[in-house]
Amino acid sequence: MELSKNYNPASVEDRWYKHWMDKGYFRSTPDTRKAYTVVIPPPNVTGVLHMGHTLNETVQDILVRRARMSGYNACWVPGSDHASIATESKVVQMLEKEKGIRKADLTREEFLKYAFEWKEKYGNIIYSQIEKLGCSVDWSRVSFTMDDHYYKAVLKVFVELFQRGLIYRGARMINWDPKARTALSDEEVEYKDLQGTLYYVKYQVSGSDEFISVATQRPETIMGDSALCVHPSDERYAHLKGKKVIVPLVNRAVDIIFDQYVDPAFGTGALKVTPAHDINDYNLGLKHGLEIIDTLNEDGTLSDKAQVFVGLDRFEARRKVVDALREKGLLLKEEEYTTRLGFSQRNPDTVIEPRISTQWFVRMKELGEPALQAVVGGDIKIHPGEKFLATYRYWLENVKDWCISRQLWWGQQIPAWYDKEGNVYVAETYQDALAQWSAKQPAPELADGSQALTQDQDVLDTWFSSWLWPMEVFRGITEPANADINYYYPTSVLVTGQDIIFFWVARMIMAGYAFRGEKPFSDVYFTGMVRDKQGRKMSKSLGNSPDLLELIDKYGADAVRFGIMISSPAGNDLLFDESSLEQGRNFNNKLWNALKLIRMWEERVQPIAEGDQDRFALQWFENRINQVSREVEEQLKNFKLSEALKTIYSLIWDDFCSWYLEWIKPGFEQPVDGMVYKKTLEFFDRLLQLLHPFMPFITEELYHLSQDRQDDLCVSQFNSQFPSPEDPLLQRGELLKEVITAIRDARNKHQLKPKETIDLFVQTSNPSQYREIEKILCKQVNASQLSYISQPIDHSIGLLCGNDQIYIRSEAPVNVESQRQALQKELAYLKGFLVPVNNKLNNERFVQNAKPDVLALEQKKKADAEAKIQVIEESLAQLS
RNA sequence: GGACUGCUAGCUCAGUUGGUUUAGAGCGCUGCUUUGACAGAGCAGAGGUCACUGGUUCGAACCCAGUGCAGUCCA
Repeated sequence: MELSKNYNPASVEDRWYKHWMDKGYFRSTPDTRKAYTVVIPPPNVTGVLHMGHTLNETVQDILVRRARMSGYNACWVPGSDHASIATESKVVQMLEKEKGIRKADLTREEFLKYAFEWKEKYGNIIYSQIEKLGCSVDWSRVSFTMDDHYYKAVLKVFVELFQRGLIYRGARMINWDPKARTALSDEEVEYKDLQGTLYYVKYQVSGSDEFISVATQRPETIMGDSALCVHPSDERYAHLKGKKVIVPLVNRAVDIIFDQYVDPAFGTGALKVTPAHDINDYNLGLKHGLEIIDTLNEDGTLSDKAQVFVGLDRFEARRKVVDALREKGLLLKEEEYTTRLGFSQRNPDTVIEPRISTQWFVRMKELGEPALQAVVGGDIKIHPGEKFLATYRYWLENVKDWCISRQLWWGQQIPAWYDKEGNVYVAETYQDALAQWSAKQPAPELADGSQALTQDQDVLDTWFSSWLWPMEVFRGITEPANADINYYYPTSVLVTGQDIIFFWVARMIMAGYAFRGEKPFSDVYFTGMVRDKQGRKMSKSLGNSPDLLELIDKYGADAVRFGIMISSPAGNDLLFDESSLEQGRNFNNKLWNALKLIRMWEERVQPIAEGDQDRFALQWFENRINQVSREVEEQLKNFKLSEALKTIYSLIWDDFCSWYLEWIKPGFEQPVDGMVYKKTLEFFDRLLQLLHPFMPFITEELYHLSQDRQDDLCVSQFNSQFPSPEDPLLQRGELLKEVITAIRDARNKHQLKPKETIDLFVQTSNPSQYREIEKILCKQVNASQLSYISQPIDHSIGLLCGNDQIYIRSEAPVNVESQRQALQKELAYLKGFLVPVNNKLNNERFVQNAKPDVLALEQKKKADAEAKIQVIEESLAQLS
């Protein structure tokens, strides 16, 4: 069998994914093994996988595959959420553009039918990408937050929280998205700094010629003013107690009130109070019993209450108001001003309008307590380290009530019904609500409820469904005693971006304790954000987000996984650069060619005579692979995935390919020791197994190309214990590498051609450690012989390696001057090195205070350096 | 405005409780190498006052304080 020159992933990846699926390796059902459970953070159905998802899913797949190969029953549940606002707006757009249908002309049922059709059409794009990436998810468990059982679970939880007094309905100042025409939670608002204008407007004091000037950013809200407020100790305004001012344009007289809230230094020290359109004014209004005049409609146009410019958009109205004020001479001046405005996360060009509105809220304080305890007390561990603990803690300690109603159709309709008097009945079904209503009637048996109740028109926030995810994907809410939930819950680890720590992670923890009395997962691993090479956040508008499928086409899924993981230190943002994918592709190729080399020896395997056998390379690599396997295990245990990959990469590329294979490589058309061949294939298997969770496709392919097999790497089990490595062997390996490099360097510097052979002379106090490695050493530096000496050798190139002196003799003439320079450089280094060492040893306080082993170490450093200096000085003397 | 995090080679980052050879890796860079696995490669090399200023200590990239810069979150 002949392997092609380079590795070609395209022909390999789909084939293996299909094979794994056919074998059902990713399918999990409860059994006697320990479960390792991961639920995917559901990407929303409208999307495609971006680089952030790619990082996320790769991390999860690494953990899950490693667990599957380590004796666990690994279960990774895929799915998506319905993304209420985003999806609804896409469906609305599609209906208008493609079918010319307006949402307003549809019934709720008709709209939902279109929405589900849309979801069927586009919702699977995400899944095919997850598959392309090689993710080992259990496809039989795909979940969606609008599945029937899931829908029921959300209603059940709503009713339960209502009964526990943790859900209430009330009028509050909320964040209003005038484009989507819905309320948003505090977390869905993103603030941006903007350049605005501060307008100074004159308000006339009622019944006098005096004017008070007021600074405002939002002149279009003037018509909603219900007071003017100044600081009680502000002397400029003290004489106005009990007076009124006239609101411009609408000529309404309102009170002047006094409150400490006003900052006398800002603007003019006088504040116009508009309780319907500013959260602080709203609170001020509550305190002083002010009228609430809502001058805006749902879509951001001015309402009848504004009296002027009715029907104009709020920004258009602002211009008109300013013009009108100017005309009337009420505009004193305009000032540039930096302000901060809220924007809708889902409609990023839409400025959020603070608005008084009746919405449903979840009381968070009580739910937050156990969630805070779980993380602070260490029951749930956050990785990396403490980096996000403070943020988590701060949010929970200052948590505000959660606005969960959305004025949309795509989502779980709120299970609350109203009778004609406006009484509310919260129940999982209409029948239950009706029963509640009937029970309240004076003559229940006579009451006809068929027309009595109408359901709340709003749906619930998407996060109000996704906070149940780790439970309800196993039907833990709807069938709380079923076998799956008992086996898989709590899940093992949650992998997600740090940006949804509040949206999702904190709320999932709350839900876990609230509805199952148990944490939803034991570990949370936060990945950083993926940015482009210049450090900019990846976004559609910048066009700096690459297409995942194109990247996979170009480099292969393994290379994409490698590239994104290798540049992804835990919790840090990563700067995505295609060159790291190239590195991944090159790594694939390296592995491919390593196997090609090994397989070429198959025909040449012969028994080797006892005396000619060389076992050092085998023993060394065996120990090395054990050592590194332990390191990797430790790194993975601490969620240091990027480091683990680097460690494996270096083991394969440097130790295996650059050193080990070169050491055992037979000469041209020379035979190969059967034992060496057999062990090398075994080593190769172990390397593939270590790497498999990171790069599943190529490793599976090579596993099958290296030998005929019935089993698959995907499910092969790690040895539970790696033998502890033997240090002396490893040290001799390091010595061998060092000597080879030093001699090659010397050859290079003295321009000895690779083909020119040399003779080696080693002056060492410990020849025995060289005996084991001398054969390989000679081969690697093209030396025809090696001998041990006790005196410097004339007409040779000398070099220092560790504490040993090595001389190279060749046919080529020796350049004495360059040798002298090299030696002098070395000498200068050593003398410099010795300075701080001597300083320490001459310092009495160091000698007294330092730990004995530290002291001994410094003494050894001194002795070694002095010995080297002596050797160099001898050599220098020899040269002259 | 409040809080948090970071600042180590050209770039991206490691660097475990302060002492392990006057700081490590990958990429990039420089020189040499082209029929025996791989140029998607090999061999070798150069490159750093650990942001700055003080302090603690026998000893600081690491601990403390301050300054500067960058980023994130919150109001």
